Amino acid sequence: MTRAEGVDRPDDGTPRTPDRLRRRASRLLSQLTTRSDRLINDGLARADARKWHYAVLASLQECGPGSQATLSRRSGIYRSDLVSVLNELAERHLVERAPDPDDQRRNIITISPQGRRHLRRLDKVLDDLHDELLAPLTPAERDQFVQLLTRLLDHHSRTS
Amino acid sequence: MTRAEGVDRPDDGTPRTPDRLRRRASRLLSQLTTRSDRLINDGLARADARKWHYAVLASLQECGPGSQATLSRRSGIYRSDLVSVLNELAERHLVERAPDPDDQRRNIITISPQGRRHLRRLDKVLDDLHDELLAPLTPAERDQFVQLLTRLLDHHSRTS
DNA sequence: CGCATCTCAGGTCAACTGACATCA
DNA sequence: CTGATGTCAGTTTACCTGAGATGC
Repeated sequence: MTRAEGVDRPDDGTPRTPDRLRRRASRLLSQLTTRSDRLINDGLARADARKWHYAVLASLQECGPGSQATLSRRSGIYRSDLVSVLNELAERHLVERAPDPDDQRRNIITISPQGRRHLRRLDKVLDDLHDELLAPLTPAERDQFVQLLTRLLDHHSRTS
Repeated sequence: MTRAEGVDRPDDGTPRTPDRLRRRASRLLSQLTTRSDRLINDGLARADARKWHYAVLASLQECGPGSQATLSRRSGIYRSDLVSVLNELAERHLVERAPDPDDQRRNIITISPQGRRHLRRLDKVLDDLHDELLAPLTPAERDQFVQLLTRLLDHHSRTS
């Protein structure tokens, strides 16, 4: 559907560089992200998970337990959306949600041993999926790609 | 209009940044694309346009007139969504929609002189927006970034 | 009081699907 | 008949807002 195929006729003498549609970074980004998201979502679905599950579990594993508001800040998920994600995770006993004794408003979310095991599985799944996503790039190019993305994202995170 | 911040800022005692989470290319891609889309959409809105407008006009200019189905293939827009985009463009007299005498099912879409003028304006707008999007990168890095994206997208376009 | 937290009930938008009438 | 085309209606999913209830 994104194929540029069956070009009916060449352009009729316009001075602009052809292919501008295909070369716009914003367009490449959004098209690639569409494919990437689909790849990742499908892959995680096969492992009975969603990307938010991974984000929450990884954040818990790396930064330790926290309130839902803290988790929201760390993972970038809206507080309102986080509720249902945590419901799903708690249902599967991957996290535990306990009231904070020091602040009755908060819940403290903790990753469970099963959660850690599940996270390890998801990490493996994601490694494979990223291998597929970045297949045409050499290891060095993958690093550079990640580095370029990081710099761009950092820049636009600070200036917003 | 784009400042949302429903997600709270990280300045309470949160430990250091999680690496797994931040380094995943898929995650970087989707986060950067969110910002990029917002930048582009807001910028185009200020010029009374949407990105589909640009895609259609640019495709018409570069590949010549075509039926809606052809346009859909060239621009990646679903043919069902194309209808309303063309309605908007025709309303503003940027394109003309005429029945194809050789095939009564089809419409032939042609870009108008006003459309060409509008496209030239949009191209300028997009140049500026991309300058903002890619601001932290040197010209050489921008080229490489576009090249990496293109290779990845090509790979995943062919294998799907 | 103002402010944070959790929750729910939405609202918008883009991507996507299905169906239908028309015609090649 | 099969199959392409233009159109419309509808689903799904992220992302985002707002407000209410509780507690600091």
